[in-house]
Amino acid sequence: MAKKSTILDIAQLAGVSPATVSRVINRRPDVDKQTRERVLRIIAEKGYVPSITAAGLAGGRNRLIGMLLPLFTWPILADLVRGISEILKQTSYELVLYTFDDEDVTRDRRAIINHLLATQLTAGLLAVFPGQLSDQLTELYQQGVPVVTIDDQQEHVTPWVRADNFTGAYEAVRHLLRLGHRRIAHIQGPQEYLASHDRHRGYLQALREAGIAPDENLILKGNFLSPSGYECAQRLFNLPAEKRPSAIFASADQMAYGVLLAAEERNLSIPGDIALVGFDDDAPSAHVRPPLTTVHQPSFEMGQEGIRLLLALLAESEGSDASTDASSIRQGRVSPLRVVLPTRLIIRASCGASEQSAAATIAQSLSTASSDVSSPPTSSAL
Amino acid sequence: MAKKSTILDIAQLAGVSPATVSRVINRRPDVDKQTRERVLRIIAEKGYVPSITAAGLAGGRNRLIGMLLPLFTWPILADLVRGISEILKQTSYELVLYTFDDEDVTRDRRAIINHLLATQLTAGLLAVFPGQLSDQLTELYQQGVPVVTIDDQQEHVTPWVRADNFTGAYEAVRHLLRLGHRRIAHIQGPQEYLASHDRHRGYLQALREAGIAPDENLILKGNFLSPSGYECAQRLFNLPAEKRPSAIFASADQMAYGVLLAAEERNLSIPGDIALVGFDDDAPSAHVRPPLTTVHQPSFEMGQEGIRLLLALLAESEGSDASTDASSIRQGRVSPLRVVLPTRLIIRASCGASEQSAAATIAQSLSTASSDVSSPPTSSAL
DNA sequence: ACGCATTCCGGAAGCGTTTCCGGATGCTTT
DNA sequence: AAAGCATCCGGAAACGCTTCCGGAATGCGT
Repeated sequence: MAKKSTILDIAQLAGVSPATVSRVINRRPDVDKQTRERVLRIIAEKGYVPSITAAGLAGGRNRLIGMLLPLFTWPILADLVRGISEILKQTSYELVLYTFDDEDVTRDRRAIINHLLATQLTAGLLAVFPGQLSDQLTELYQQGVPVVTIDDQQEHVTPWVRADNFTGAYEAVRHLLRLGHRRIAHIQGPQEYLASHDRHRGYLQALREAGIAPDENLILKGNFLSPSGYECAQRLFNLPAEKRPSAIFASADQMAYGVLLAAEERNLSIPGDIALVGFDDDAPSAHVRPPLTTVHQPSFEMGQEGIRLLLALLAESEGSDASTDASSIRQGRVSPLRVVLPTRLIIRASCGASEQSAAATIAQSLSTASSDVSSPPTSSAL
Repeated sequence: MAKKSTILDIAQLAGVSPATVSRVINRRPDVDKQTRERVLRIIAEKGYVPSITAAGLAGGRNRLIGMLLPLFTWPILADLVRGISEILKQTSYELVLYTFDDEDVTRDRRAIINHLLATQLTAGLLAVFPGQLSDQLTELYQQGVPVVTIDDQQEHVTPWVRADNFTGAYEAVRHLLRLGHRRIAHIQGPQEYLASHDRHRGYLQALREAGIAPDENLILKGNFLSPSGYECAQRLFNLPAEKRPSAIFASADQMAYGVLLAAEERNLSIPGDIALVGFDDDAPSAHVRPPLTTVHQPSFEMGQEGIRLLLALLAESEGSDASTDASSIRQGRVSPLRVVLPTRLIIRASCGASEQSAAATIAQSLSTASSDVSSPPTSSAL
């Protein structure tokens, strides 16, 4: 294996100093066009790639981005990461993975962030579903660390990207109302997530507009996971017949699966006896029986917009150098600090929509199963 | 924000040289017990964390591990990453994420690996489902880069961890045979994955032992994704009645979902008309209708074993220094180069097992839905 | 022909660690 | 008591890059 070549080797081959090679690599303007090309040619020839570590040490900054993920089986993470990678591929940044689970959070909330901070390894942080960690993140951001949060936060301090949870829930419940339902239950997500609140607000708003007073007995707390949906459904099914809901809006598809299971055990038909709508549009939702009506989150686009935002922040904090990797992504556009991406109601069979429309969505879900969502992310800056 | 403290600050506070502090950090034996403790105390007080970049530069090695992932919505990735993180958390290593998609592979297979190699960023590589990249990886390994492959490879050259795909498939098909099925179809996975071959071999072996000659019409090629399962099912259902299978063994749960959809459209009952068994035990499989009988892959444990293996390789390549982070994980055990983890048949309703057993698994699937698989990974070294 | 601004480039000092080499100290051995 | 050995520690040179500073060369106006 040939020894790895350094910037010095390249400099000697090109007949210049290592300083000049460095300038070429970093796209500094003060290099003659000819020498620049000569250096670039030699770099390409030798397959030279500068050492990230050395560059980071010398420059005091580096090309690593931390991604903070909950250690959680969250089906939409896959798409998110796809979106992030696709953008990052075009830059010279690499992704460093940091994970945390509930245990970490309860044991020592600070430790995770401190660790991030202390290693000084990453130039910025992309935090996905930080939940209870939000406070620490805003603190970090205020200290000058570029941080972007995806889809979840209590304090609105770091720049963030999220789905329009309020409108999604609102539309979902409106759909149920249009189908004639009046007693609509809601299985909420956990309190520490803003998404839970927004979805609940959407639910309440739709009811209010229809002149329906919310019924406390029909509002239950889940934790986004399937067993909690099962338990909540049990509670609802145990209500006396006249108090029982005719429709359930579950704040997450996972919880809707639990409802499906509970209904199955009771021989309740969905949507015959009870209509059901979920939220998230997890991949399996098209395949459960009956196919689940749900609200689609644009995870792929959320990942893309999140990393774009972070790259913009990084470019900013590097000064007004207009020719870096990061800024070229946004091409001079002034970057928004908040991006809300639209959600979309996916009507399948579980809500009891008419036969033909259900059949149509089955066919559609199939044809789109392996291709990307094609609608462009219409982002709105606040 | 207090300025970040360096090894020099610590050294001065402790009244020693930076060299000694470095020795303490790296657990070198040649430090007096008292000074060691004094230094450690001060490090803890100041919350000092050494710079990974500087250490990497100076030491010529570093504490970063690359994880190579297909950019693919693969449900078991989540558990894998959980397993990996859990082990890594106990060390001073960080994870760098590298992703690739089919497009990358076909465009320039070498580019991905070259990039990895060239940045010299990571000390080792954990490759998950590398598929067509296997060749490049074995080459890397032969060049001395520590590489561990998880669950997939054509050449058996790098150390690897995988599930016992052969036995899993064998048991699944045996189960169908026990239920009286004689015409059992198989929807294969893509050819470039060894797992596909192993599962197919298990299928053939079970048939052979039952004295059944494989029928070419019943063996179809899918690509692990749901639409391909749908298409293969269509083909099977279009066969003349006497040639049609009475059971289908799909090489992946995703493809089984496609079969479910096709059956629904034809008003075929599963398991009434056709029994169905999948492979992987993806999370949704317990929730589809009917719940899918499938073969469980111990993804969490595969992640754990994979990273253990890699850490062992790293410890080895660092020389026989017995006191590093990495080797402390394995505690002197000689590390195997190949780990095969057992799979497990999960019997649910889709295979047409008796009513009570199906009910039992529903209840069970619920209770285990949020807790870890509790069986210890009984690994066998080859 | 001169001064001056501009453009391009090299020298060299770091960045925060690790590690080699050798020195000092204390203890054992002959 | 001298020699030998182990143990513990400090000095200083790397590692590969960035960046500040200043110098040479060029172009321009006068």
